[in-house]
Amino acid sequence: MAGGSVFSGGRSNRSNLSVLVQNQSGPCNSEPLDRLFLSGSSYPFLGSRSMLSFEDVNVGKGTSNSRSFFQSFDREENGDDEFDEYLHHPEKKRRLSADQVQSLEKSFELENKLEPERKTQLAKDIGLQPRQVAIWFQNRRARWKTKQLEKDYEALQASYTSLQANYENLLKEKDKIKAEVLLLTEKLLPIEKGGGDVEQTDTNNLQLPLQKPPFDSASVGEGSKLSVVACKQEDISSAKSDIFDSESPHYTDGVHSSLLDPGDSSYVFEPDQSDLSQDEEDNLSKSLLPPYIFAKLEDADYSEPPETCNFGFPVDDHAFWSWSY
DNA sequence: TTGTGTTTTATTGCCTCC
DNA sequence: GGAGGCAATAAAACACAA
Repeated sequence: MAGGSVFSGGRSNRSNLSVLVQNQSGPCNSEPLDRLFLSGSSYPFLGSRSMLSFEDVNVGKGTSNSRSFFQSFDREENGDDEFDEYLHHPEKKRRLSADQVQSLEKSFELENKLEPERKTQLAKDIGLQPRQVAIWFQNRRARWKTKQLEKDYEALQASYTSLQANYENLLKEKDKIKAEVLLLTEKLLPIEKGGGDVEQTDTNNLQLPLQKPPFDSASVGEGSKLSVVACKQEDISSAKSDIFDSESPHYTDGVHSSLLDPGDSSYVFEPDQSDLSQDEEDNLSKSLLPPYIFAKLEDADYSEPPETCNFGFPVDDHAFWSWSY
């Protein structure tokens, strides 16, 4: 212990002190103990006085003033009789007085570590052994650290709660925007499907082509592919609105399937493009994607994100795929 | 008064620094 | 290798409900 060195100049004596004092069962006749207790210094080592019990001294609760005992003891001559007498008392810890603790606290606020000079001076001022002061600072630092950890934990928890609330708000906002996009898309659908015949056709029937493909869907297979093929054949790409401009990053790479669910291949339109050049792929995408998206928008259930979008998070991670809107 | 949980004082062993 | 710090722990002192 750090304080041990104050009295006898060495860490190894730290344990010796306690052994010597605690094992006292007779006169103080050991050479090391004599040296420690009867030194000629102005602030002699007082042994573990603070740990010893004196029935007649400050046995009150919490307010016990060990200092008064120390001081009175110091004023006396440390005669052998009294010395021997107190050594025979059973060992007991003694709490520091309120004044002592206050002084220690003040000192701790200034600097939570003790230089040897400061320790000695403080000990002298409040009537404690330097070792006790060192121990008090040691324990005080441990308490401070514990409280600091608690504070840090609370701060982190608050931060997490705040972030979580913010995240949930963003999810709600995203859902709202998504619904608006869907609504707008549905409104645009008749215009898209109407193409050049719009002016000749009853506008009330603009959605019919998509709702009722001009061929038997059963002969084609999956509805999504069917829609793609149908749209391609109709070549309605010229009727695309600006919303579905092929320059939009949303449509440049396999598109909405990856936007909706990058991990769900069932959403990906995968014609056998292995034989296509990059240009052909691009052209195909440009001509097919918007209608495909229309079809998928009809097919997909956007009330819930694809399950594979969770990425292991407990909360549906809508953000990843929805931000593409 | 007593049992129990908490706080405070002190010890011990290990570690780092010089 | 000594000095000093820290974590873990012991144990006394204290607080408090039953």
